[in-house]
Amino acid sequence: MESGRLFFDPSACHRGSMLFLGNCDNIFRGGTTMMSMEETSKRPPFFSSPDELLDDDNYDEQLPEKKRRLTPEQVHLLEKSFEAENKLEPDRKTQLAKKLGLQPRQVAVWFQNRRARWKTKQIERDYDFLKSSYDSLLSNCDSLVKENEKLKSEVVSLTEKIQAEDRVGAAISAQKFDPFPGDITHVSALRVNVKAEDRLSSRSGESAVVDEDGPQVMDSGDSYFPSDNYPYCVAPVDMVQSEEDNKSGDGRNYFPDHDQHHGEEEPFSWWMWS
DNA sequence: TTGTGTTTTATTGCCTCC
DNA sequence: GGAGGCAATAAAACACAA
Repeated sequence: MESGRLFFDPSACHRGSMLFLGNCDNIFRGGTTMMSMEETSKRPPFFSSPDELLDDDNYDEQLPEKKRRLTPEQVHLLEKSFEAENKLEPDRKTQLAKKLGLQPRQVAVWFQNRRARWKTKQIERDYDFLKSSYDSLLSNCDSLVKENEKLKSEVVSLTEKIQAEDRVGAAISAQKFDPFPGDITHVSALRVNVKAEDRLSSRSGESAVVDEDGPQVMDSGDSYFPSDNYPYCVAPVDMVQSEEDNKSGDGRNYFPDHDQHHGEEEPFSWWMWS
């Protein structure tokens, strides 16, 4: 069976030339007898050396019919070599092949497959790393969103408190202020003031009885509204009431000049309501 | 024992580099 | 154009549950 010997010549085990195991197997099958699986299982996993392979005594019994797994020792050495360097220079390939009793082509194929396995594992590792990073970021984001919601609702409740205090302050100021001393319209203005005070008094549990000296007290001059600029300043008191009725107000002060008067900016920003 | 899924070994075709 | 690498794939070997 000379063809078998030629087949295992390393120079013939070249890419593009006769393929040394798969096609070799076919050659052997076609040229000689087909071996049974039982016979195959009796054989060692692979030749331990090229010399052994070409040994006439072993030849008939060790025809490489099918794929053989490498021995644990061979795999161990290949793994060690791969750890040192995952690429295979021609010299190293030849040396390894000699040492392991394999064809250089087998060593090359093993390294190629090993690189493919390493790449697959690397992709898995990268995926795991990215996934854990993503999960961590996601949980951080969730807690930040909750924190943001909490702070927003805090801002809303504090803003409402401030508005309520502003309204009370404005109502008290309006009650103390009499823009029409001696005027005929003073009567109606006074009636509105009575309404406002009545409401405030009933809130605080005080007496709702109107002091007829009220207007005189308001003349003390402790007012936000100089009478020259606000000759008919009865509206704010009514607006206080409408503001209370209208819970959907925009939260702004009804006395635009009031804020300007104190040189303050708007107490809260538009973004709070967006 | 057998069916099935996984791993390992090997091939093929294409691509790049020198 | 040859050598070598890689992706895709085939097929044998192996592991394991039913």
